[in-house]
Amino acid sequence: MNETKEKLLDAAEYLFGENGYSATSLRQIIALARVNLASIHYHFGSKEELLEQVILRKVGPINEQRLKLLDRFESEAAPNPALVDKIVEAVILPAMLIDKDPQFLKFMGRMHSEGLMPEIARRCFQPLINRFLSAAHRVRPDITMEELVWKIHFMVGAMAHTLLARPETYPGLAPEDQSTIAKRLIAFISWGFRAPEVIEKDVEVSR
Amino acid sequence: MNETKEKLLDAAEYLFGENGYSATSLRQIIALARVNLASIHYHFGSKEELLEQVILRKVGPINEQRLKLLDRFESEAAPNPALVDKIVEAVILPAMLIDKDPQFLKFMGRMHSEGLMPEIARRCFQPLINRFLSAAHRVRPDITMEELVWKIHFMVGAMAHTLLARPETYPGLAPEDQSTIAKRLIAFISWGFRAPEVIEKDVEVSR
DNA sequence: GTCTATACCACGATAGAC
DNA sequence: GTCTATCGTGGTATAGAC
Repeated sequence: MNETKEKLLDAAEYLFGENGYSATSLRQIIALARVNLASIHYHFGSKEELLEQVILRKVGPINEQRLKLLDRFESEAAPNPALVDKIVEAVILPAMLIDKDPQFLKFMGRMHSEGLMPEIARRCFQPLINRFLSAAHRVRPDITMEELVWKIHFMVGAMAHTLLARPETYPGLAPEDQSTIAKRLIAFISWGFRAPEVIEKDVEVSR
Repeated sequence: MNETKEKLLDAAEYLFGENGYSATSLRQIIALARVNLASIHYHFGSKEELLEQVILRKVGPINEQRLKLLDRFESEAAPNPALVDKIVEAVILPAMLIDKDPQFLKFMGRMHSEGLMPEIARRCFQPLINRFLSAAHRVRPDITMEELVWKIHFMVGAMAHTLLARPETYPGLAPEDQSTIAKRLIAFISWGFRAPEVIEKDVEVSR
């Protein structure tokens, strides 16, 4: 690939992760990448398309790995609640362990939590979510689809917030490596999936 | 309070919630509030201090209600794992039900998830987190503080992501009211707190 | 005390020279 | 493919009207 283009992607990934998309200026990016301002618009067309390229470059491989891990459960015939841990793991571990660079984790976290990507997020994550949903439905057919979708939503929120967390976030705590944190997160979410469905919904008050 | 000041707070809260802090311009705010640009710097001094005032105005009362609900568990002497649901509820319900305006919920969600407020977040939420931590430790003394802090971290992430979610987020799903979603979230998190601690930590590989 | 008018430099974006 | 110049808009600051 073009060297300038790659330097821009690296610099943008770092700064987007550190400060967020909106708070990062193109001039910060070109200063870090040591290229000309106009080269961004030559190679990418706009700041938003640069963001999209940054996302696709790293999230693509991560999602491939997630899907590969989820493949194991496509052939599962019988319900098996114990497998929930494994399908949660398939989504969490690739995101938290694929890249040793903690800066990239922050970027991933921001991508999930910042309200950007109204469209690009769907293109990038919807297939994964659908596969996860069908896998979850297979091992836990007793849970309604509505509840499963919300559980996935809660999972994404917890994961995004954790990806954004850096060791220095909790000064009082002993710093832990990513895999230990990942284990804590996977356990928390797996047990969340064991929660029974909220049956009683609010009804219109008639009097 | 001053009318101009209040109009600015309202407009800023709306736009920060809709587009995020960095993506919102002061000129958007003064256009919506129909006031002069310089009035922001007269009343608040800067965009960042405006954000702080917006946060304090609404989050203050919410946190007061949360603390009041947590007060019930200050006198708890004996461990009681079943009470976890109640202390989780004390944090979730005030945030999700105090204001019927869905726009404010988005703002609250962004406040938790956007990486802003390096200092203001601590001032605003640390006391609450400490109280929650001590309440959680009281009903679940079998869990280490490290694990409890991380569980709280996961809880905040799931809650923030849920506050940001709007009914239209999942087009395939039947729209649900906030209290139903809150119940699902509380159940998910409460069960997450029941997850046993991850004992085995990664150790240095010696060879 | 409260607000208006205006100026400042950095921002994203674009056109055109090389 | 790369760079310079430039445009409209962003946050910020201040002088002065009321």
